[in-house]
Amino acid sequence: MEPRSGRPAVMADVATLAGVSHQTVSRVLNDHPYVREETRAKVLAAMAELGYRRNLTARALARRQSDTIGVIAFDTTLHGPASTLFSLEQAARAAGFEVHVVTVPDPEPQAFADAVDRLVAQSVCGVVVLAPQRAAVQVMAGLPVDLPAVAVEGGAAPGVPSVVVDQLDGALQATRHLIELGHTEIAHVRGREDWIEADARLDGWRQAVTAAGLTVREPLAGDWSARSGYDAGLALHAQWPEVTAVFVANDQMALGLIRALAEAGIDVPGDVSVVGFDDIAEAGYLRPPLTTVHQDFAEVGRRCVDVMVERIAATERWTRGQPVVVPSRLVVRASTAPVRR
Amino acid sequence: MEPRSGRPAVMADVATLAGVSHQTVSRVLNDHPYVREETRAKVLAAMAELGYRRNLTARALARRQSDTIGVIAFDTTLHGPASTLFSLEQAARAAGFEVHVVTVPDPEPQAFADAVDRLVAQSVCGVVVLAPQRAAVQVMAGLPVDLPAVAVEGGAAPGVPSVVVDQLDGALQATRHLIELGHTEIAHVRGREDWIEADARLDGWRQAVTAAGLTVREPLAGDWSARSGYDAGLALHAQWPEVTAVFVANDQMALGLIRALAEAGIDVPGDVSVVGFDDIAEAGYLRPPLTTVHQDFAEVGRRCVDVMVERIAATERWTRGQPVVVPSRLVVRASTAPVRR
DNA sequence: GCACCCTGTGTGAGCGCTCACAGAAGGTAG
DNA sequence: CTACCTTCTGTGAGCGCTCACACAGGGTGC
Repeated sequence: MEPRSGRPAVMADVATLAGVSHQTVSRVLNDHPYVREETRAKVLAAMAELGYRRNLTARALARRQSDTIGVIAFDTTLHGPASTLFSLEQAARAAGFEVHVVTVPDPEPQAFADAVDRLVAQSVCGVVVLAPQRAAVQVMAGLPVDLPAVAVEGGAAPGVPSVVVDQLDGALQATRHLIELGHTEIAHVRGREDWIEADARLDGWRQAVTAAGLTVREPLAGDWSARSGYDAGLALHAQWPEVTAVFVANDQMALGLIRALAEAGIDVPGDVSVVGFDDIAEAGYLRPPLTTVHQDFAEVGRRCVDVMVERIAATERWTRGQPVVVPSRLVVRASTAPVRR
Repeated sequence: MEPRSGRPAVMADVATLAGVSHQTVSRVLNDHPYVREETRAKVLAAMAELGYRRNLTARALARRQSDTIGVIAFDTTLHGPASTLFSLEQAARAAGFEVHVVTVPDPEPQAFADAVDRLVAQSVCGVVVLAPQRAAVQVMAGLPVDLPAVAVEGGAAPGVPSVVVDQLDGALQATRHLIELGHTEIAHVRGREDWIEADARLDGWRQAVTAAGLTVREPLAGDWSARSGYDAGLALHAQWPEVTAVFVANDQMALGLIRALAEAGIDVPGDVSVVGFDDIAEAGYLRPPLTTVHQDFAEVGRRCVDVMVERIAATERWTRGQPVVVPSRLVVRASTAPVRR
């Protein structure tokens, strides 16, 4: 089946068997229009007979381009990045690209730089940075200028397009929902210090609270983990017993906070209403089912590929400043209720 | 800084600048022992000056090997696969390998075959199959014979080494824990039908229950989702009110089940004890904190790379039948309690 | 008749690297 | 002195593909 004694067949083998030149084989492979139907059939038959597989490494070398999108991600264990990555990969494949993911264990500039180096060495034709931290912004700025890049949830580095979920609007919706329920003492548990999303959610909460003329309290610290939400719940109970509603920057923390309140004998939503953010798969099955802000990560992944493909095709540098914004949506479940008089 | 007018520097440029041959540059790059220290320094200086980056595509073509490990995964959104992948990637990098992940949206044989094709086309030097479904076993069997492969949580295909978490033992520990608490009516909510892990956990439960001489009920159906756990909780309440303990095949379902029981006025662990599996990050902060079986996915990822590196280095085919087993560990929290008399 | 296009095919030269080999310089052994 | 090993360096030929180009044959226009 394979002429060169065991070694996989290459283009030259196919060409010989089909009685054409290697270039014609290449044309068939690349759907070049100027190939006679008869010739194409012969080549295809030869390929099938030899079990030929195109060597993408050689192709990438010759073309000096690999049809691969590089992705730099921070913690792919988290719900958001994992979901985005998942849909991004499918979308990229549909668009004819491979995806090469590099995870960076710690958000240090040096580690990011190494990741970029590794991707460049692989001749990726574009880089998606899926690292929603401040530190990532610097990296974007340090990217080779001729390498198409897209930031996801990242800060807008000059010259780099971005795809973001409308965090601010999500936070506004969440907080307004609490205000509409009559709450006047609304606390916030924020996300990790160095995360851009944490700031956007904080801002949304602050804007809504300010607009309603309510007290803007110092936000409680959090690091996205359930444990930090639990700690925040404890702190909340101790410091501000008058608070009747909390907007928590993600669902994991919300769940920890609810647990802390429950231990203190405070009922959610009876005594305190809680809104989360992310709409993790379990949100609807927690006790109580969590009112939260849904983020369409699948859409983020898809849009990301759209933008990247556009960037790769474009010849001029990207100059427009508008990020692609994916809307977020408040999902009202049972962790929020009208304020108790 | 770059001599060839804008184009990135290549090995020949470095060689010229350093006044040596391209081969000497290659030797420096590959840490060949026979290079004079002085020469090495000259080459290194030239590289730094030109901002040289080695082209891995060309290297892969010449070596006919890419130092890349391919991974075929099913749903990287799930906790287990995501965690495994994360640590696998770090471990692979530490061992000098790149990782190329291909996700397969549906567990169809054809899709798996395509994934393998894509990885082979990339000249990966090994494939890790991270698809714990039955369907994956067939794929393993269909892999090119000379391509090193490692199965994770997969069925043992002949000739393919595997790394698994000790699911059976975890299930045994969980069920015995319930038995030791005095429970005699112990139900099980199983995982997805086509998943190997679901069967292993089911077996563990069945063995423990049988060994204790207790009733082996028909396991309740589940698909890993919180929703299916909720449904199972409803069914449990309706069908078997006498049940006082449930071993649920994962934490998401456990949480859904607890919610269903709570709605029916059944207290966990007061009336019914519940044990989950996975030990997701939130497990300790649910209401009640979930007793569950911890799986060390990070270790799985690491061991996976170990085995793969060994396979790649080995010349003969792998014949031993013993999988690498990563132990699991029961974490007792507050969702289990002695049976109520 | 020549010029020109469109279609279909082949030729050769790379892409940037590694491999196998050759060879030079110096040391030690017989 | 020749032989031979060790250390260090250079030469040339690929790896399997695509690119730029050449060219053959046929149709159309004038």
